[in-house]
Amino acid sequence: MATTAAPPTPAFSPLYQQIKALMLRELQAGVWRPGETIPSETELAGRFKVSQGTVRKAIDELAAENHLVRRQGKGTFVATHGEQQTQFRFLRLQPDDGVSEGTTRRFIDCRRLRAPADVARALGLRSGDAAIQIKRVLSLRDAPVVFDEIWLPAGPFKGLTAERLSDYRGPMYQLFESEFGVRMVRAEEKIRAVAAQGESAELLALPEGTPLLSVERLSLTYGDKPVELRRGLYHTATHHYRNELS
Amino acid sequence: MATTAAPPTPAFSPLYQQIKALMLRELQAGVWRPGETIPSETELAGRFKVSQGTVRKAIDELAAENHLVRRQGKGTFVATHGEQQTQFRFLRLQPDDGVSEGTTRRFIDCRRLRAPADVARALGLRSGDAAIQIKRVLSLRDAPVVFDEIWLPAGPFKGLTAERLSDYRGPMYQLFESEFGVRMVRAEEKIRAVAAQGESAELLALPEGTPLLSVERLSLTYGDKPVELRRGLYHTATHHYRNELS
DNA sequence: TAGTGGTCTAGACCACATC
DNA sequence: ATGTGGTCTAGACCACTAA
Repeated sequence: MATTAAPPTPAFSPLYQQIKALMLRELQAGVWRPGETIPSETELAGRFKVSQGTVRKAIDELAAENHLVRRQGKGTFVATHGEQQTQFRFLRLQPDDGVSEGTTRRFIDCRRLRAPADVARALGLRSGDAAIQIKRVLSLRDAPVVFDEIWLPAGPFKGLTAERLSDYRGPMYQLFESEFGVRMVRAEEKIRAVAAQGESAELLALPEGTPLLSVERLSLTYGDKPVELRRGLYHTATHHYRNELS
Repeated sequence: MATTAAPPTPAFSPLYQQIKALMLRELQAGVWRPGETIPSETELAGRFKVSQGTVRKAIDELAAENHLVRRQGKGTFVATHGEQQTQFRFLRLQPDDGVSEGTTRRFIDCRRLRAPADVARALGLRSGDAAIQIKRVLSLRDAPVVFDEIWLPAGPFKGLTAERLSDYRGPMYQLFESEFGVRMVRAEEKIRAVAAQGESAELLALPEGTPLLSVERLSLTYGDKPVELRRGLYHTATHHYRNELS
């Protein structure tokens, strides 16, 4: 029997999904900027020629994906990494007892380099393209706990210097948003246990061989485009990485 | 001015939240059992004397929280740990390359003991209450990769033996559902890096001092009641713990 | 063909924030 | 008082599944 391959489904797409895609374009294009409000539901309904309920469902999903934040009576806002709630949204390390206190950052290094092959692959660059490498140490109770090596594509982050990093008050991702228009939407982490050695042992003031948590984070912006590779080493004697499963 | 403390908000609760609470009760009471379908939206609407849309919103949230699974054209089902999709929903370890292959389990031990103080505290037992301790090793490519020590309250799991564990085909959490009526709804994990030693080094066939991922999982059932404390040690030379941030 | 969930609409009303 | 998001309803119609 000659069966012709059925077309891969004529792609039925609900109206609210189309609206959602249009709204994502506004976000990606920077028309709606982090922290600002977007037009009201009724206005969007008029603009897109659909009912308010349909706009509402689109916004519901965008809010569930952390793109937008609803605030009753005030409006719907573009999510940002600068808010209190989401201050360290991506940092899952926390002290074994109570809540974290004074976090201090110390930038060790910030230089422009050719991206090594593995970094280039992760960031979707061509091998040899320019990239920015940042090294820093986070201390959580006057004791160094995190050593991060951060790689960024040089293009979108042109002009990033050690000074701007250390001068900036607030989360690094907020600086990326406001100064470079790059918003981290989500991230994937690969976690391992490794032994401290060389630079990491020295900067965290630990004997070589101390077990450390290795956290490799790939951060993505709109359209799942990778824009940051972060290799963190966490000392977990008095802190732990917290995760929720559901 | 004598200001009397305002009552802490008279607890306004939307209708759909009340419906949701009622439905959660059915789930908790075991009236609706894992894998089965629940009544259709229209029937529930009639039963609760609300519109279908209101029932729908309640189900939406229960589905988002992994209590229910919708299947268009078929019905709405109580979520279970036995399905293909959610086979190892709570195991985040995966091989560095492709997808996992043959997973083999080996049960080392299963005994009834008095719960140590820390275990009792985590499980909400009184110190000295009976608990079941299980030890097992997971091998992922013929190589041992995970060593688990599992603690369960003896009450709900009365009659659990090493035989029933090794004889059962399928995920352990499915056995807990079908044989003991205990469904894990969500879990919290605390992750650290530690050094292999003694029993763990031996069972994972590693030299002492090898860095291992320590994953302490507290699993909760309905009403956030803790029902399992699991201490896992993962060898992460060829595997990693994967996490999504958003 | 009948039953289920999924989409879309239009309108009424409530809760919250601001002026 | 006004505008925003949040709830609730009733009804029409679509997409999927199974008998």
